[in-house]
Amino acid sequence: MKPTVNAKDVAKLAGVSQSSVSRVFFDGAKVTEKTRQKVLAAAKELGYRPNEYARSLITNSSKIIGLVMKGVQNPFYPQVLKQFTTSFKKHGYSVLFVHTNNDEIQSDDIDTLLNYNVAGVIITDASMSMNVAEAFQANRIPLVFFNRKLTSSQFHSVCCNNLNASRKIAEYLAALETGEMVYISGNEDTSTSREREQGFAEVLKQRGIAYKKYTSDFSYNGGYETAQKILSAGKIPSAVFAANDIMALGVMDAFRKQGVQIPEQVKVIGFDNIDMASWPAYELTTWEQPIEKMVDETVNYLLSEISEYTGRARAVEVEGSFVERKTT
Amino acid sequence: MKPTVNAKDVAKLAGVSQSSVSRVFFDGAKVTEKTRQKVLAAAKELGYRPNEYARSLITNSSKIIGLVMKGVQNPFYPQVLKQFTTSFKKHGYSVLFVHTNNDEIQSDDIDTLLNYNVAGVIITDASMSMNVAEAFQANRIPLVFFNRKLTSSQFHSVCCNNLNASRKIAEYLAALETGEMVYISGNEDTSTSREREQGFAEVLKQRGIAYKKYTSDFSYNGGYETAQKILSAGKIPSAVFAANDIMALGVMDAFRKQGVQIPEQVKVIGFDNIDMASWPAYELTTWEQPIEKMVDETVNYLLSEISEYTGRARAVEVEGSFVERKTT
DNA sequence: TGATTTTTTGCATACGTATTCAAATTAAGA
DNA sequence: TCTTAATTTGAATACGTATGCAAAAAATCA
Repeated sequence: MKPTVNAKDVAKLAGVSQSSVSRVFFDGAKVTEKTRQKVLAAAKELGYRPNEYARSLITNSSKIIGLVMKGVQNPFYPQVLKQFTTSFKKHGYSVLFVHTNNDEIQSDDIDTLLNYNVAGVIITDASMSMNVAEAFQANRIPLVFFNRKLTSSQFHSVCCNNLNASRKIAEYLAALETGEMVYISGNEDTSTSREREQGFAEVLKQRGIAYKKYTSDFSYNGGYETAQKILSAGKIPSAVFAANDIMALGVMDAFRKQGVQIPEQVKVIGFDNIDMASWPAYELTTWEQPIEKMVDETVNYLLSEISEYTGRARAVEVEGSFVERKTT
Repeated sequence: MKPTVNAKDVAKLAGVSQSSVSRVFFDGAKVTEKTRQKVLAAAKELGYRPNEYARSLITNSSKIIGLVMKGVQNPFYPQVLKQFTTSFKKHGYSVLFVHTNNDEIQSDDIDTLLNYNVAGVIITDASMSMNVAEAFQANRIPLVFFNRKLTSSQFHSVCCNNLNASRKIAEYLAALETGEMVYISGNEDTSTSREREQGFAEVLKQRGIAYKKYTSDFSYNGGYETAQKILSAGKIPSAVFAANDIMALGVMDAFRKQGVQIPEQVKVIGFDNIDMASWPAYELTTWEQPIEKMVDETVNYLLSEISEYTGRARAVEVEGSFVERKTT
């Protein structure tokens, strides 16, 4: 009893050589229509499917994309995961999912990715020490930081245009209020958090509006606790800009619990436009990150680097859009 | 220039045979401590890592688990994904993530899993036609339905004890109210939805309490719209039991929008105990699904079937627990 | 120490595919 | 129809690892 049927078996049944079978199943190889039909018929009869491991071994390449993710609690990321998976499927790639608990990717995760000789790597919501990222470069494996940017510009990244977005948000708020505002950052070592503050601060300064910064962690509870701190500091700010939606929701709930009226007493703005932002319980004004465009950018870059590695890196910025709801 | 360093290179440097190198990196093989050290030193110097594809090819097995998922919008599932990934990592397995849009898994997704000769498969929040599931059995690939159960008992499944849970919920509600209640189902073809109704109906009937059933789809919007239908039907039910939390949240928001007081006018109960259920904006009474236990059960079953395939299938039921909050 | 058993090592081979190169077939040209 | 060019096919090989088997080494026993 032979469990797996291989190309040779198909070849025998079809009356051709193993090479021909291989050529039928390998895109871009030349075969006569006649033999193709014979092979396909035989393959179907035997239930043949090419062994992906033998393929990867001989071609020294794989059809697997490594996707590293941390914040599955933030609904933004499952959404991203879904889009990546469906998009790559269209192009014949599968997704190896790697979850990291730490901010920084563990070296054993890297090992996994290298052992599987992944065709490309996407890192979302996590950072990575420089020398680890260089390990991928050394192996000529294209790498994209998604929604994160490294200070060093030698790595490719795809983000929303945070600077522009936060400027627009500040301008919008400045047109409504002039009292002291609050910015709630996420984890301070993230580019997203820093950039969103930068644009916000820039415009407010220009308009002569003060703001106070609170540091949090991109989580609902973080937002909730920060809002409590804000209230216990005594003065209710005219507006709060949270670095992402999920924190903004926490902020709203904490304010409401204390009877603070939104938007009458304080305006709240988030970032991402996750599903929940549109829920009637929140109706959060926010900035929409164009996930689809960002994913497309990432996929296209990876595919082009996979087909021909250049190592050329760029910080891609995609424009998002303002979504006005009931919290402002 | 040779890009990849292989076992032979290491062997040469260490002054041993390729077989010995292989044995050092293969768990359960015998090597002297002395040669092990020599090999490890050489491997480190050269930056050697075993080629996973060659391994899989020769052993005709892989260290990959296929995880098929549909509802990434429901926060319950990202949580599940995270737990599976971390748990399998501990055991040396990686997760190939497959997202399916349809209720039923596509055959090309199956092909992907079979091409990669996955060591095991987990299917969450999606069903699968019988003959497809049989394809896995034919290849002796262990398969688990997670949080779903097929009518046919020839497949392994891991669920929360839905019957018991929904009975307890009904008893709890019956002790508080006697007016007509509502059950909101998810997609009707899911075992979870059916079982949760069954236990609920059983107890209510016994207590002489009427209930009306609305069919929805496990989504927030579905819950929201259903609540609107309930209200437009005229009479406010004494209690609503939604087949999952995310629908319950939609129900709450719809009720509130219409000024219906929870829990004074209507009580609401969900199922899952997702993070959001505990948010101050909701404080939803619900039933907690013990994700960790369910994941452990699944992982243990798969690992044991991987090490020795028996094909023996069972419908495992894990006990959850009632979480009382402010909506009842 | 010498004989015998146990353990470790190396050699050779197999896994299933892609691909080079020469042979064979087909197509084109006259 | 015959020659020549172009295309398709098949045979052989390589990818990097695990493993059966025999040889070598080490350990055990007397």
